[in-house]
Amino acid sequence: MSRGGYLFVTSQPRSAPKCLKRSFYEDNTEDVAKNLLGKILLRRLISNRRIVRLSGCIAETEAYGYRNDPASHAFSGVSIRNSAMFGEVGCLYVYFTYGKHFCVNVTAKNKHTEAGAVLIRSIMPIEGVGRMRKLRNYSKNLTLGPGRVAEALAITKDHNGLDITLDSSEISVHEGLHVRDIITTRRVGVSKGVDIPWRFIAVQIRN
DNA sequence: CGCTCGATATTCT
DNA sequence: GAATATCGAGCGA
Repeated sequence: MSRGGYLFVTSQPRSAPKCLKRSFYEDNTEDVAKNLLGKILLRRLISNRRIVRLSGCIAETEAYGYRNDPASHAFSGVSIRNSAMFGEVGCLYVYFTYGKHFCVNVTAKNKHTEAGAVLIRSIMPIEGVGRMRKLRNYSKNLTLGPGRVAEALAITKDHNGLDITLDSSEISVHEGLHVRDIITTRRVGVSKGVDIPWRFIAVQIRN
């Protein structure tokens, strides 16, 4: 395993994976949720005047819509909390929940929709695993679950609204690995819209 | 491994 | 005042 740089399993060096541009997110929210599987979520953490790269492969997502989705924070219209869901696509929507946790979403919707976001439910850690473990206070489960993803990558409310389509951003998403198949299920922890099958899990991620 | 349960504070009604 | 897009501890198998 190498230190720093772009860590992939292949022996051949490869150029930096491309940062996903705005147009990637301008599509049906559930399609973007599927397309995000296998992509690399990169967090550039500033520590001791250095940039520490924390990254992982997106393994599980959920889509949240608008009027079509009673489980969505956007369902009842704009509020202070959910305003990012109504804003530009390709930005973060980070909210605080259950008195303890942050959840990381990426805004995504087609041109004709007013609100939508994709919740990142889990990633497979790639770079900066040691730092992530520290940020997680050495808990057992590193990045499985939305609250854990946020904590492992040190993402908080401060990042709400952040544009993630810039390579220079503290947080960005990049081309990544191949996903052989996708499991589709109902979403976790919702009490309304329970039958909407908008949870997506990557199967057999590979190069 | 699985299940149940309490913590916790922001947001919305 | 109620609900919540959750987590981890504790327990049993």
